[in-house]
Amino acid sequence: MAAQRGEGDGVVTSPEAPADVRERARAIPEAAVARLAVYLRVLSGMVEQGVTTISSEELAGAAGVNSAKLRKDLSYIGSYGTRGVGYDVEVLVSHIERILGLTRKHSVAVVGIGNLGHALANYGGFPSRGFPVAALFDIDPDLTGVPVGGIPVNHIDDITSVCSEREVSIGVIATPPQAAQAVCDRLVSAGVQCILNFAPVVLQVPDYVEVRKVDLAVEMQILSFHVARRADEAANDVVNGIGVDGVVIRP
Amino acid sequence: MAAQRGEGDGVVTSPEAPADVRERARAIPEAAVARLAVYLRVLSGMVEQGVTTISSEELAGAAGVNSAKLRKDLSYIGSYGTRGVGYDVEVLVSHIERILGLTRKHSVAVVGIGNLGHALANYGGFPSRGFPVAALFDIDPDLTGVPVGGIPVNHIDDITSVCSEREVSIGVIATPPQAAQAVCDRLVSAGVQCILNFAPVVLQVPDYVEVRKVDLAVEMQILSFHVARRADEAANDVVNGIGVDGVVIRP
DNA sequence: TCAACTTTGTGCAAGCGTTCACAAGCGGTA
DNA sequence: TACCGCTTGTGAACGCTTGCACAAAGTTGA
Repeated sequence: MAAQRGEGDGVVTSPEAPADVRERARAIPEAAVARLAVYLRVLSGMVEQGVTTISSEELAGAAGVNSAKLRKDLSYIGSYGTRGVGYDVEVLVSHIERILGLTRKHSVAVVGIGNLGHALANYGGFPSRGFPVAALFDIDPDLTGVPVGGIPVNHIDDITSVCSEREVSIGVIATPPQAAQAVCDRLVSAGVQCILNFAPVVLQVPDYVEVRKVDLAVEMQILSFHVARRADEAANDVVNGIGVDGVVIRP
Repeated sequence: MAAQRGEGDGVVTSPEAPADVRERARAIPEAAVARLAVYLRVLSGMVEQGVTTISSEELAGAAGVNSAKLRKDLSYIGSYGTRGVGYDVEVLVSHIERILGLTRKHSVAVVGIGNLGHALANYGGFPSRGFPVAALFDIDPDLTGVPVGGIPVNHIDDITSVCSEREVSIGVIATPPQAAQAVCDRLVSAGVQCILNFAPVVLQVPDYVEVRKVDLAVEMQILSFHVARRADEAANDVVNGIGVDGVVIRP
């Protein structure tokens, strides 16, 4: 059992690899993958605006990163830029989409149709980006059959059959924390290997399952930490003779 | 203007620091802060179960991390364990809460009362953890005055006055992407220094503002990448004579 | 055709974060 | 009190990311 992200990602260099996309994909750092997704969004916006070519400097600015990092990230997926000119926006889009596996559709199942589940089921960003919501589940029998966002809710007991039948590749857990581990286990036994977890619980899963978590409480507490740090710094600075605005009050 | 997380976090060692919490807080790595929040939740669960003492090994297991990392994380906030015994759960809880700044309340404003905004406004996890939702905003005049989750919605034009009046320290952006930057600017001018952004946009903010983003599309695409990588590996392994289950089919 | 200019792609070094491994310290026991 | 076993706290090594700086490569203009 591996728990969430972390160890176990040891990149194993396989013997005599056909130097192509396969090997490339293994070597891309997780952090770079996350940024590639951001670049992709920015680039999609560019396409709509009719921009055909973009420099690393411009793209980096729009994506909020440093241009050297951007170029390194793009170099992981190959060299598709033109020196002295920049990158062809459409070419870049299609290469990033290929690397991120967005050329095929990934069916999504949402489990737990509460406030968040409703929001997710109705969220337009999923289907439009190649992530059709293929199934909804809840434990409440009253919800069974009721359509949410155009899809009827199934009972949670049918997870295994429905998920394998509809070839769900990504499971989204939006249940209360108590139910999350059980739901996760069922998803895994239904063959789902990627899970996005909104429940504030550390899920235990087999090594081959990829879990990403979105934890609002943790995000809020990180922000809280920064508020506190800032307040402390201010207090500290005042003690050291520097005013709250950074103005030195006792030179 | 700094964009989101990244550089600019250069830890400046201030002169003759009173070796206490203030200096400690600066030195804690961001990643460790995120984990501390997780430990805190696990520990809270322990308290409810009546557990009084816990070893690093146990806590690490429950939090899904390696025990050495856990001990190092805890060492950032001080030495509150007893060698040969472990940590006193309640002591640890109160120290983590102090470091994360959870001893004071942090008022939250949610902007954009769509599906997600509703879910956030009704989310019980916020108030119970010291993050009272103090204000809601939307651009739709029909929503103004309508209570959601017990709090009446204000019009977006009143952000500045309402936020400073109610001492909002954290702003949550749950608007469509087009509106996000404008809303962000208003929050910043209202004095909000911490922002949690759900809109799929890279926000541009002044250096002193802390932005965290929750980006569903990016999360999905990271999972998609792993699905694709896995499929490629499987294909690759079959080529190399290893079956899908890891069974060598051509020895 | 050639020179000047622009922008990519990448080797290298510095900085962080993670992991290892073990000394230091504490409670229990004789 | 002295010893033993267990667990913390942390110095040091390792490895991954980031950022710098520059050669390579392409375009433009004369």
